Amino acid sequence: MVRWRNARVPLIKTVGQRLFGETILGLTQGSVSDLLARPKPWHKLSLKGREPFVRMQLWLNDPNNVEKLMDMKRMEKKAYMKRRHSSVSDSQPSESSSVGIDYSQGASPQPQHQLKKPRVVLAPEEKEALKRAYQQKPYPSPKTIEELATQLNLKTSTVINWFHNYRSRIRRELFIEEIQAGGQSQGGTSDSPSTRSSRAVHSSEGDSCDGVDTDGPPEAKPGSLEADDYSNTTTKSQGGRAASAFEAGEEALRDARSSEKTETFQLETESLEDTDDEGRPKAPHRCSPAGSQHSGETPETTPNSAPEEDVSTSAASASVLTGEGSRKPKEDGVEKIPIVPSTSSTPAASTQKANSLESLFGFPEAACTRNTRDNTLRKKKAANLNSIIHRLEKAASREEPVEWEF
DNA sequence: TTTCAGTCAATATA
DNA sequence: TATATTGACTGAAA
Repeated sequence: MVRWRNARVPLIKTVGQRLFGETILGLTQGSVSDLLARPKPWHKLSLKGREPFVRMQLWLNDPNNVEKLMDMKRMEKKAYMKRRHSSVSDSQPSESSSVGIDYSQGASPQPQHQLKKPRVVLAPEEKEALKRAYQQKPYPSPKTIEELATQLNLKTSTVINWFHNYRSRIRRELFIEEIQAGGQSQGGTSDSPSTRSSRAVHSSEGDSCDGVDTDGPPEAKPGSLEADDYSNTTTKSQGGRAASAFEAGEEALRDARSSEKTETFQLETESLEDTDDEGRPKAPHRCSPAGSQHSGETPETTPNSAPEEDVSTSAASASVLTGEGSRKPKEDGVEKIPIVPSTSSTPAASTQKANSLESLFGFPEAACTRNTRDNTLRKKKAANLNSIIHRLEKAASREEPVEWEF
């Protein structure tokens, strides 16, 4: 694992992803972890993606906050110790043996919402099969999906989700790889970005996505637009290391602290239309949809172009299964081996946390007059955010261009 | 309608 | 326990 992890972010490391995420960023631990492990260049982040960083910056603007958070951490720890102690000491020998959970003092009734369905866990064989299918067809047609689902005994929605997730995760992995490689080797293989991308996506993903970390697979080519793009718009890090917005945030903190209190990021609705500073593409960069992914940007680009209706469709799904040695039973095409540990589940409606911008920026609740005002409001918000971001970048780049890699 | 980015939250792993 | 992984979901854009 070569990626930089929160080890690079001392503050988070000390405080912990959970606490930091929940209290400062409004994100869950998993999200923070993900963010840390797979940083994206600033200019590639959508407005929403930038939000956590902006929050962090705002939060960091008050030096006391760090202290407060540390205190919070300490208190949490204390509380935890206390709980442990008490549960250990007065635990009635008998049933208290149910160690795992501290019901002990959790007076909270724990509503036991057993409505939740178990999470689907795909078996390795299933993943393998899906990967094979992906390699043949990153954008399978509904029919293919259907077939895959049937063959693997999964819900089609599971298959669809898997493809979505896989695509986007692969994309991120590759992006990181490219950055890393980009920084290292200028020369390099003659692989053209585009070529590579298609290949990479197909071959490397196996490793990259499932936790099998590829350690910077060599492949990434500097020439790729991605990389280019990256180095251009971001302050190039000489090492080619992929720094994260988090890191930048911390830099910014230092910066903010030392250099100016003045650079407060208050939100005025100053328009900043859609241009970032130096003409950076500020609008959320979206990878163009399937066919049009410009710029060898994301690797899977290539596959995209694959004609949806491809003939191989069934062939694809069929062959997918062939590779697996372990899974015998399905042979007949009828037999669906229930090995599938997966259990479909309906999503427990995830409580979408109230959106930050609102709370963060405290927009006039009047905004309620939705519809008509919605757009303007949204624009305002965007403008505000942009403005903040803009300043953030400025402030940050001022002193440590090298580190500031948004 | 489909894809994507971003996220949640359950679960796995260190 | 803290962190990493990953299936599922939401909302926006095309």
